[in-house]
Amino acid sequence: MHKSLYNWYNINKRDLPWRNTKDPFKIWLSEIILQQTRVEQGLPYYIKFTQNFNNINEFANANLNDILKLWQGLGYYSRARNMHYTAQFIRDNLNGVFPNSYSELIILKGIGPYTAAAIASFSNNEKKAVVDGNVFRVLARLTGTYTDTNSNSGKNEFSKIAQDFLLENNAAIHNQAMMELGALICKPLNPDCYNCPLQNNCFAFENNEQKNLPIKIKKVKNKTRLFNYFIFEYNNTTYITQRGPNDIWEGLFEFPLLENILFENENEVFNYLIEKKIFDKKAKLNIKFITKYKHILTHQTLNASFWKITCSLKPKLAANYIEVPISEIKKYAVPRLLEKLITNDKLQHQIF
DNA sequence: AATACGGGGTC
DNA sequence: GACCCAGTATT
Repeated sequence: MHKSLYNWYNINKRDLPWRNTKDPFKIWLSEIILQQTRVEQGLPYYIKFTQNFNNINEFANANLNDILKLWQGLGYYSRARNMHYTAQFIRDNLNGVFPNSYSELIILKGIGPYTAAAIASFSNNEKKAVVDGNVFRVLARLTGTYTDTNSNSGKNEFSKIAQDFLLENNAAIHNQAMMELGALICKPLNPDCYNCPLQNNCFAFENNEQKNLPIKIKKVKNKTRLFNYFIFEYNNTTYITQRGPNDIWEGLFEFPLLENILFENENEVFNYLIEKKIFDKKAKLNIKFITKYKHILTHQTLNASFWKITCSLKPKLAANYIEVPISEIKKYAVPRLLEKLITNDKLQHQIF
């Protein structure tokens, strides 16, 4: 059974750049990028990061804001912050040598059981089985395990099954093959069982249970938020701030944001700005509604309206806002929602 | 044990 | 709209 899996892998594997290196730094880059991220989406980021950083020390010496800018659009931004933290930890405490054993990797920030096993096996052939979404699916179907893969006990059970299934001294190939099988053959919907090297040993195929495995108890919890972004223009400058912790997009920049107020028209925005003493009563403002976007995240839906406020007086904003030339906004890491706005060709003349 | 954390692709 | 992706940290 294992032999046919490895044969299948050798013939059918995709040619992915992180498979051509044993450098734990590059493997780390790829594995963090690919957390909860499809290969096609992560690939251009991997290329970009490996072009910018040759080793862990270069990464550690970079500015976090520059790393976030490279990460822009990929989501789960804590990954980038944790990578920077870990790179500096390795530079300062591990002599700049990237560890390649599971026990040393698992203690690093941003590296959990999956990533530690991946780096240790790919770079050092350590006998640690990876358990990601693909492996959950392959093993649940193969063995007929109906445990909820989202539960703690389920994770433990599957990680034991995965480790037991890793027999020989070929962890690197084995782990890659298991994930590739899940990605190319044993897909969530419409698995390609007739081309599967494990077909003859598969519980789900035998019992036509592919649709019922793996078990994932879903938890949906979605909230809706109402955003207003104010794009001020004063003397060819605008105002942005960096988002803080305990909310989405930590570390990314954005225009002044007002949440939970619905403005029906420009006049209501004007009254609000006067009332909050952003401007005094005599101020001459040109307020224009630009557009609204619905932006969908996994756990929340954002309804964002954008207002352009051209003013002849400086708006009185909190000290955490920085003044930047309006043309330099593109140097800052911003959420995808704002990137979509400022790169919208049709809206350029209204924004800038 | 449950929840927060992005963005994009697929059906 | 539901599901899910080379998961981890926090509560």
